[in-house]
Amino acid sequence: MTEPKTKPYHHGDLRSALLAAASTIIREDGISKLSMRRLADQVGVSRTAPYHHFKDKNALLCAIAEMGFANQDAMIKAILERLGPNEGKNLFEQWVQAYIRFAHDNPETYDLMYGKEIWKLGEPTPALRLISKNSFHLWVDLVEQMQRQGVLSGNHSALKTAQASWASLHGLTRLLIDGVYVEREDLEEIAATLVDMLTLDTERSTPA
Amino acid sequence: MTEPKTKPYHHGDLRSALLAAASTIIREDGISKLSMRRLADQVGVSRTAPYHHFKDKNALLCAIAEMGFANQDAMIKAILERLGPNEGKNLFEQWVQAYIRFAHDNPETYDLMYGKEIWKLGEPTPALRLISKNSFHLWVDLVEQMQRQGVLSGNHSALKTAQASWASLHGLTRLLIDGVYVEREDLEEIAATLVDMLTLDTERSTPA
DNA sequence: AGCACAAACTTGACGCCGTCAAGTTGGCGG
DNA sequence: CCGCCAACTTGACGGCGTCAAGTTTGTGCT
Repeated sequence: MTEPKTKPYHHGDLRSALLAAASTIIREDGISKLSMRRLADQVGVSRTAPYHHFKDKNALLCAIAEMGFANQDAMIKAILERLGPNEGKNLFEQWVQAYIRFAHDNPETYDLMYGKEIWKLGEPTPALRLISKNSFHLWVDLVEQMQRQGVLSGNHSALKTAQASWASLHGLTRLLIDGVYVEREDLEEIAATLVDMLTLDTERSTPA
Repeated sequence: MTEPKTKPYHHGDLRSALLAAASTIIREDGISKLSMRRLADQVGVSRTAPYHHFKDKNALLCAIAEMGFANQDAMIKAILERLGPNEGKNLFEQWVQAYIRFAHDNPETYDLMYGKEIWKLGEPTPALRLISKNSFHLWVDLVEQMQRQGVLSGNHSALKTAQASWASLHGLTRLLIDGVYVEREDLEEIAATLVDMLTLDTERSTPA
């Protein structure tokens, strides 16, 4: 996605440099502080130079979100490989934990990936649509597997179950990154509660 | 909150007029189209006049969010009264449905109430903090009641259970208003799935 | 009644923003 | 060696939030 396929003329792969600088700005100061002008300035080009590599700001944001999905998917795949395919509820817990950690470590990227900036106010690029869809299907597959293992209820289709459970997790995540209510320290506990509520009780019951 | 306690001098309760105009703009064009200048223009005053009634844009947004909480609370209280206090799972379903409808009918207000604009980027006013906290406690009370009725698990504290379940609902709601994934038509079905997953199976549950 | 005071409001300005239009530079294929 | 065209620059426009300084106008005190 970011290969220097057509060699640069004046700058030296400005496109990559822009994406890198944008990531840094986003990480350090947040999306709200990312402007095309500041970005260009950071990289050392004039304010409209970026427009030769991205149609507009929305396209730039989509490209960053794409990278976010790629990273998130890689992270999840790493977890799956480490755990193996048959770990049941433990898999779910690990996944939730990893998901929240990703959002915690990359809050602004997460916001871009799943927020209204692109999806409602802007227009997701076809490439972004595709990778986000594929990313979600990873989750659907996992849910299907957990349903087969009796970790999640089979009362509803894998798709609906995946949508509902992912929405839950997303809600928790958003509370964290939006700064609403939830304290960081409470979060893991709430996540654990959520997992408990979503998964089927096998034989365990903790007296309260 | 919007009483004309100090009679207007030049305009005629500009504060109220601003809030009303802001609500209209938000409803018709979205928060992203709401600017202090446009707002002033709409009401027919100069661009800085609003600053005599709101410290800055953040304060204006907080005031709108406050009104949103008041409306939402009123809506919920209406449901509670119509159903009576002992309706069990039906109460939960009604509540979820009403919650989503509120968000669907007032997506931009919802975003303001629970989004990062105020909570992360801005600074919630003390009044907003208070009303949002009270609003959430309404939910905690309801959860406690549902736990007593065996609709929700009592394995975790009412607070944690309320946080987890509300986060789930919030996640679903956000997907709707942020334009991510979910189709409007699927939403009710997903909501039903979510309620199913969160509540205890009826046959198995008695107030323990 | 007259007047000082303060609240409400206006105009001007600053430094940001996204992006369009028109010009300039410079590497590469012919 | 030259023309083409992509990469890049400068200038401009209309928008934004908000600060500073000035003007209008209702109110309370004497």
